[in-house]
Amino acid sequence: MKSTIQDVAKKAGVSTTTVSRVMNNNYPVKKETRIKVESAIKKLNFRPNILARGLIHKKSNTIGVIVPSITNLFFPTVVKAIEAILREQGYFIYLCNTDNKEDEEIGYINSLQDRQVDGIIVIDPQTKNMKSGLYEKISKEIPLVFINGYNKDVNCNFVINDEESGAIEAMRYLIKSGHKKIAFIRGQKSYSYDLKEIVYKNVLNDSVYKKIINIGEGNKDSTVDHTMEIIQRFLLTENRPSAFFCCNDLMALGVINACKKIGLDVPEDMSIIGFDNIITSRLVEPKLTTVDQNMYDLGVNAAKMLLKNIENENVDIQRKILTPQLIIRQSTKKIS
Amino acid sequence: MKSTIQDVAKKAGVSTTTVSRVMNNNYPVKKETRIKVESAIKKLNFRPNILARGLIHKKSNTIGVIVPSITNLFFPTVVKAIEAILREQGYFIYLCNTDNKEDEEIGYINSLQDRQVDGIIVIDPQTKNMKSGLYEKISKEIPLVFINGYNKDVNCNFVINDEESGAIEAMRYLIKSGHKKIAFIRGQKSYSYDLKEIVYKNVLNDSVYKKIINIGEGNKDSTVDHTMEIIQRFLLTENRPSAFFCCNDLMALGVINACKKIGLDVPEDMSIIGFDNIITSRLVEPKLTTVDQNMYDLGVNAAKMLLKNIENENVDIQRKILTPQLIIRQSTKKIS
DNA sequence: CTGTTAGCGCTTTCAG
DNA sequence: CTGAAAGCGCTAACAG
Repeated sequence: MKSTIQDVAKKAGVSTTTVSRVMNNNYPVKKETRIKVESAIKKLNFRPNILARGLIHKKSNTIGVIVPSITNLFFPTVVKAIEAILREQGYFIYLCNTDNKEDEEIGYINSLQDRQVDGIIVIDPQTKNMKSGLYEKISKEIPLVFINGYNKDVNCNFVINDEESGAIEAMRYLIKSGHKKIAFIRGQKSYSYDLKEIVYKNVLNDSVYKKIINIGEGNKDSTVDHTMEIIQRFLLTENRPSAFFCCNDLMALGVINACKKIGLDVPEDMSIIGFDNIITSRLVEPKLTTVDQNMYDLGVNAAKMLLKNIENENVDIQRKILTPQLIIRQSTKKIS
Repeated sequence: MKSTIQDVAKKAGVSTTTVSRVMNNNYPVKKETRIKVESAIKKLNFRPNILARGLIHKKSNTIGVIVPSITNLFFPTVVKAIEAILREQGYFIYLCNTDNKEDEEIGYINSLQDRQVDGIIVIDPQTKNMKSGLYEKISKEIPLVFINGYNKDVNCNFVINDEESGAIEAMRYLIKSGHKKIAFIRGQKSYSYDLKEIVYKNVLNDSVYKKIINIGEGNKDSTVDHTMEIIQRFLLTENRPSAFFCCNDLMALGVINACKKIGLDVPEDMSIIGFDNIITSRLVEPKLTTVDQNMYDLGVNAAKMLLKNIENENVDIQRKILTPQLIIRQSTKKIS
């Protein structure tokens, strides 16, 4: 049976108050008393109940982290960074996987509050929940930080990549490399995809060739294969592009595979740019040219921002913008 | 300010007990009273404090999940499975990332107990901690399930892949395919590597060619590149093998890349078998022949086993063994 | 059907 | 330096 502070007090012949003081070392205790108590603690193998402590302090030292999909190659790195920073400060994290479901996200937000978490980090929040104003309300009740996701005119704490600038850089690079026919690949409903699509259209402003392909679910293991199938069919059409700009690396991998399937060489016959710089992007051949999202930094900044919000009641809304960088590898090529 | 059950009771003009009963719906309450209470709850936007409830029930509805490295491609799938099963039953999970450090693992085990978790799942526990007898002691205090890892003569709950049989199948396949010179690649200190090494030696029993290469840290993002460097040098030696059996897919990917670097075609000039069947193994070209670990099933089984242990005080020690399967793809070839 | 009382395990005034 | 008492927010006998 687990021993409590009472057992220790009894055994040491002191009050529970004194035991508490020895543990927390926050009030003077006579040396001999301390020794008595410490020995009792050791004998009983006593460890304080953190939940009880939390009840009093109204602090759980727990943070909720909500991710759309933990099996996506993108998120584990972010989660790892968050965990590393928060653990240093004594926090544990609840991992919440929504499977990209809007309702699950809300469900988790509620449950996390019931569980008295000290703060919440939401990675890639669902646009619908963002627009509904739900999060603006909640962020007044509890420290809340978002990583990426829809943030236009939303009065919440954000750590975001300037995906727009990353997308512009990628598109300009393709154009500078001589590509006239660039196709765009996106998934369904996500602010990030919408944003890149706008960039695609703007940069291509006066171009005749425009081709937007929505491959549906864009953030799953299966996205690679699914993209491959769609693009394979697409590549057999008459007016084939010379380059693809993809909303993420999974899609880009799918395109690479599609090219291989029908005998197109990358980058000789086809240039491909991804987005995210997930691990796999440098494990495949050819190594993927892509836009780095600073996944680890994203997590570090979000964790620190949250910490600031927890420690300091009245911190202003913060917005940290990281600049993603184009990483030129081997899946793109200048053409004449 | 957050409202408590007392606020609700006052507003509704009843006792806190009644409010509790309405919430939990576990005792008869008069209809009108219920309505009064429910309206007060709504007005105050009241949500019960789960921590307080946990204090009474001595149940936190929280499970600790300890992983060596969340950024390893292997683990997110296991974690996802665990989360899915446990969430159905109302549990949340604390994600604990040890970075392969033995001390961190122990630190987490202690902290998790302080936080009154109802159970713990340890994925790939550190062999040292397993052998020290620490875990056998702890598993008497709290429901504990291990996924893989050292388990010889350890009296704890396990869900494991029969890695031995998987390794045997892989080795036999290579031999059956005509390979006489097979090299073995492993990382440092891990029961799983040791086990496969034994299989390697046994199956090769009377063979002249034996080559064991330890590439150090075997479970990190960097393992691929690191393996590549080592193997690249190795491949320039005189007596080159015709096939590699690798302890995991990351190493196998490294070997594939090494071959490419020095102009060896896979599988024409070199056959390669991995282990784990991580996502990336089917995203690369050539697709990797590997041994599937049933990562999701591993998680599902562990979660269910833990649940059984939590619900039922005196369940016997359980050991569930899954059989991994060789998946033949394109990185291996028969030779004459 | 409902309220009173005690208490989960710990911390924190407040006296002494 | 130490202890008694109150209480964090909630639930569970026990009466009524």
